[in-house]
Amino acid sequence: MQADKGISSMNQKKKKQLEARARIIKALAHPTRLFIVDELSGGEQCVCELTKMIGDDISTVSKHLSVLKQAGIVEDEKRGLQVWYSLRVPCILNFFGCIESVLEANAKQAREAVGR
Amino acid sequence: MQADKGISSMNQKKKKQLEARARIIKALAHPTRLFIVDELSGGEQCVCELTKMIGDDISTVSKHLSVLKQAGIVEDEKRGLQVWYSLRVPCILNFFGCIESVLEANAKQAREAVGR
DNA sequence: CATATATTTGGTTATTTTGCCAACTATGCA
DNA sequence: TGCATAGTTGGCAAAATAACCAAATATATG
Repeated sequence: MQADKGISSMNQKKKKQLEARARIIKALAHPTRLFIVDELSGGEQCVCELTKMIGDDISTVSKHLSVLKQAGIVEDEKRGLQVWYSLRVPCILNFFGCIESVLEANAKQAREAVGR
Repeated sequence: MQADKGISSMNQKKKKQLEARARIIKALAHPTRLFIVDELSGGEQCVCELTKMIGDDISTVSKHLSVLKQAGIVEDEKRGLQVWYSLRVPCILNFFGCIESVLEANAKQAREAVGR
């Protein structure tokens, strides 16, 4: 028994829960995908438009969108030739407030480390 | 000009900001590290105790802690033989509320997809 | 039907991340 | 001083990611 690695003494349920959370957070953990989420906070966008803004190959953008969709962060709808993406769970945005305060704390500490 | 890849038309400042955010989110994007953050929300812990709970090699746990520290999410303090870690920016916890609602939305959709 | 546009998918290579072991550092204590 | 305990660091192999190109799909239109 206990062939698994990590967090091994924990009950299986809590372990699954942590893995599920990590999958979603991982989906957000890329600059391009953060850009997309930020952009979609202003309303839906089609892949072509996002691709123009991002500047990567469209296949790369499409794969980023697929990661976000897979995680349940965005949803898509095909209309004619285009596919439109939108945020599925907008609270994702609050999220950034805290990230920002980590960054501020880091910056503050960096200033203090230099002497001011 | 514009040798960079991705989000290429964006101004440099916004780009840096997205990268900084992604770095922090990436630090959270692992089940073990989520476990640690969750654990530290109840107060500081030493590496030895976290290691017992997690069940990985202590060097593995130490590296996870180092990732979190590097990102500015936790801080450490050596006391005698032990090193105690604590959350540096507790708002990180709010964070999880939204992750949870993504998971719930996913689960709901999965149920509906099955026909109920 | 043939063609053009929008997007996804498959395949490949390069890079990053994980996790373990071994070696090293730091601290406390006999 | 010598030994034990707690943690970090270096090194390595395996696994996961990322980005590009080419090929495949799907839809609209002449």
